[in-house]
Amino acid sequence: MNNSYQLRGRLWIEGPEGTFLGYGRVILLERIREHGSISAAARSMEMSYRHAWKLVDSMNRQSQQPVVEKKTGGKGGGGALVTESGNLAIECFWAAYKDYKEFLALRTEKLEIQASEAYQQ
Amino acid sequence: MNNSYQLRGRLWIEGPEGTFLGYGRVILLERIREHGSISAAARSMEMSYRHAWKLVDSMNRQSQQPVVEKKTGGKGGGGALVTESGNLAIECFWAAYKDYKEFLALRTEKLEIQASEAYQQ
DNA sequence: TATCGTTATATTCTTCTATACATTACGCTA
DNA sequence: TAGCGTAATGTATAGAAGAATATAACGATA
Repeated sequence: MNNSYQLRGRLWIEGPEGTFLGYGRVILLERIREHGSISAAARSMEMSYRHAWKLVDSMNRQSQQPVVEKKTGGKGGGGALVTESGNLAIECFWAAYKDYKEFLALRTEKLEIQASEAYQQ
Repeated sequence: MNNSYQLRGRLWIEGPEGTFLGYGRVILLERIREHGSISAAARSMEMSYRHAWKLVDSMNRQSQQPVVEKKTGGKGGGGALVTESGNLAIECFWAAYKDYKEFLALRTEKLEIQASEAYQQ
């Protein structure tokens, strides 16, 4: 049945201080893994360094093992790398996210209301 | 396995203009049904009348049949009531919401990461 | 020792959302 | 016809989140 409504949602993994992992945070981790630094990762996704740093700090505080190891100063000024624990966290989130997307798609098919005709094509 | 992490999320029904129904909107509809006016409903949930009115307007615009019928002036100054279409929308949302909560709870059990020991009890 | 790009951190500016406030329109009722 | 509480609508205000800006600390390297 043609229906212009659909279920949407946001998903995150809640930790002791609030959000531990969400879509944006996981993308950030992947960019850090790719670029080798928080600042390059932030630039690549047009996020302020300040914000990126805070997110990484929040994730590290809430994880048994740090998800990102940082090095200040030295060759290249320093840098950051995603730990094994961080890689597992990324994997864990995407696995849940995949199931989540699937749930939303399937459940959308079961919606029993119709949007305004003004918007129907 | 003891795990202080859990999946959380937000759910809404997306319409042609963005959000059609969400948790707050459905509560608002129920309050309107209960109190018989937008203003009383807004007061009861400490929401500004302006905001409540806009939400109702947004829902009505996106629905084939209005979800709320409004009466201006007259006995008691007027009022608002939830239509049959509105009642169906409420029901539809809660049904999806229930499945959603169930999904999150079940999927949380399958999470394979652990929060920081600092937070474990 | 000077340089470099990074991490780390404080402060200010923007932007968005919702509230607060104010005013008009409305229509039944006394 | 005046009063009532609502719908309807515009404008101003407040708070929060994030961006923008600025500066210091760091440590390998030339």
